[in-house]
Amino acid sequence: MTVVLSLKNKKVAVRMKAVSAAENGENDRRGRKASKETRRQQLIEATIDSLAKRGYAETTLADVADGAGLSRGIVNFHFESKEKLLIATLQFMADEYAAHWNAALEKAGEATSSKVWALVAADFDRKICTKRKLAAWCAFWGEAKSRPTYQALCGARDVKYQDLIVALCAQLKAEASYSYDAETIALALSAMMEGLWFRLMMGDGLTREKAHAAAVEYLVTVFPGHMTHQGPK
Amino acid sequence: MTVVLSLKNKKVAVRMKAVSAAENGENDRRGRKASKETRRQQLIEATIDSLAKRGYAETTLADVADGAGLSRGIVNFHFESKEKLLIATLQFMADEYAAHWNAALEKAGEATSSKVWALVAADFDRKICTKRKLAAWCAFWGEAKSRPTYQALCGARDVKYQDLIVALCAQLKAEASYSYDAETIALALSAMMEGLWFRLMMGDGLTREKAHAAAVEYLVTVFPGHMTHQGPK
DNA sequence: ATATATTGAATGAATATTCAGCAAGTATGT
DNA sequence: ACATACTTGCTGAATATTCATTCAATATAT
Repeated sequence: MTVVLSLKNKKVAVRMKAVSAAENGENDRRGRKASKETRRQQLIEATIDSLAKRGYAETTLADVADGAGLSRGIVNFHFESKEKLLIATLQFMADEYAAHWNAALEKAGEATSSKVWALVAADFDRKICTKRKLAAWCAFWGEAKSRPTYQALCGARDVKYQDLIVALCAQLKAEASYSYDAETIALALSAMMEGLWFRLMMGDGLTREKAHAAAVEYLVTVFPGHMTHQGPK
Repeated sequence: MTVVLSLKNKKVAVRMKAVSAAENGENDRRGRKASKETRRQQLIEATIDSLAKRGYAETTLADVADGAGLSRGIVNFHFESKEKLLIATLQFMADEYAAHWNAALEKAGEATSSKVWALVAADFDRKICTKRKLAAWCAFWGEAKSRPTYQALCGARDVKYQDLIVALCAQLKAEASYSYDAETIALALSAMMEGLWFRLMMGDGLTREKAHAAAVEYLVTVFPGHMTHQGPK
C-alpha cells in the first residue's frame, strides 16, 4: 500500500475527499467496506455531480467513478448497468423532492393560503433548489420525452403535486370570489415555478431570492384576498 | 442503375420521400445536385426530427442520414463534424425564433399593450410551438449548461427578448399606475411562458390553446387597465 | 477461512470520422 | 454533335475512438 503511494498520490488525495464528503450520512463507515447503501448513495451523488457538470450525454461511468473516488468497475458492481444507475439517481431526486414538499405541507398551517404559500416557498428552498440539482433535473428532462421510464419519474412531480395545486386553487376561489378558472391559475402558477427553476439553472445572475419574489408577486396579485408580500393572511 | 433497384427498393423509397419533403423550399433542385444550402437545410431538419424522436444522447449521425434519406458520410461532408451539425441546428432554431417574434412585433400596433399581446401570442403560434421543435429545444437545454456554445444560443432567446419584455412592462407601468416592479413582472411573465412551453413538450394533454389561455389570464390579471381576454384595450 | 467489496486491465459494441472511388453535371476543344 | 477533361456531390467500406461491461485477481472484514 505505502509502496505505491508515490505513484498514486493524486488518486489517494481525491479518494480521501470523496470519502469525507460521504461522511455526512449517519451510516458512516469509510474507506473499504462502506455499507452497500452508503456506496450506492455516494455513487448517486457523484452521478448528480457529473450530470450537472457535463450534461447527460457526456456523463460516463468513468467520470462517475472518478468523482466518487472509486475504480472503474464499481458502478456495475453496485448498480447493474449505467441505465440502472441513472434511473436510481432520478428516483432519488424525485423521492427527495416529494418528501420535501410533503414535509412543507405538514409544517404549514391549516389555512389553504398557508399551504399554497408553503408549497411555493418549498420550491425555492436551499435544500432543493441548488444549481447542481436543477442542472441534473434538466439533464433528465432532455431525455425524458424519448424514455418512458424517465418520463414517469420526471412526471412524478406532477401526478400528485399538480392535483394538489389545482385543489388548493379551487379552495381559495371558493373562499373568496375570484373569477378565474382554478385549473388555469394552477397551470399558470406551476408553469411559472418551473420556468423560474429553468432560469435559475441557466444562471443569468438570477438568484433564488429574486425567483421566489417573482412567484410571491404572482400569488399576491392573483389571490389578493389571501396573500401579502410577507405571507398568507 | 435499374439493375440494383430490386435490392435497394426500400432505400430508394425512403429517399424519394425525403427529397419531396425538401421540395417545399424555393431552391427546388432535387435528387442529385441539390444546392449546398438545400442539402444543409435538409440535414438540419433531419437532425431536429432525430432530437425530437430520440433525444440528444441517442441522436446519431446514422439516424440523421437515414432520416434525410442519404448515405452515412453525408454529414461530415456538408458539416465537418457532428458537433458542427448540432450547432448549426441550434443556430437555425434560434434564428427562426428571433425572426418570428420580430415579425410579430412589426405587425403589432403601436400601443405597448398590443406589442406585449403580440409577443405572447407569437410564443404559442403553430409555426414555432410544435411538439417537434419544443422537444428539440429541450434536448439542447439539457446540454446547454455544460457547453458554452449551446448556452449562448439558447440564451440568445433572452439577450434582446428579455430586455424588450422588461422595457414593455415598464412602459405599461408608467401608463397606468401598477404598483409592481417591472423587472419582477417581466421575469414572472417570461418564466411562465417558458414553463408552459416545457409542459407542452412533456405533453400531459396540454394544448397550445390552453397554454395560451393561461398566459392571457396572467396578462389580464396583472395589467387590468390594458388587457382583456379578447385582446389589448 | 470465508465471504464480500473493490480493483483495473481486457473485451467488445457502438459510432464518429476518413477517404478512395463513383456518378452526375459542366466546360473546353475538335 | 461528339469527345475529353475537370468539378462537385455523394457513397459506403475501413478505421479510429470512446466507453460500458466483464472478470480474474486482490484486499478487507468477520
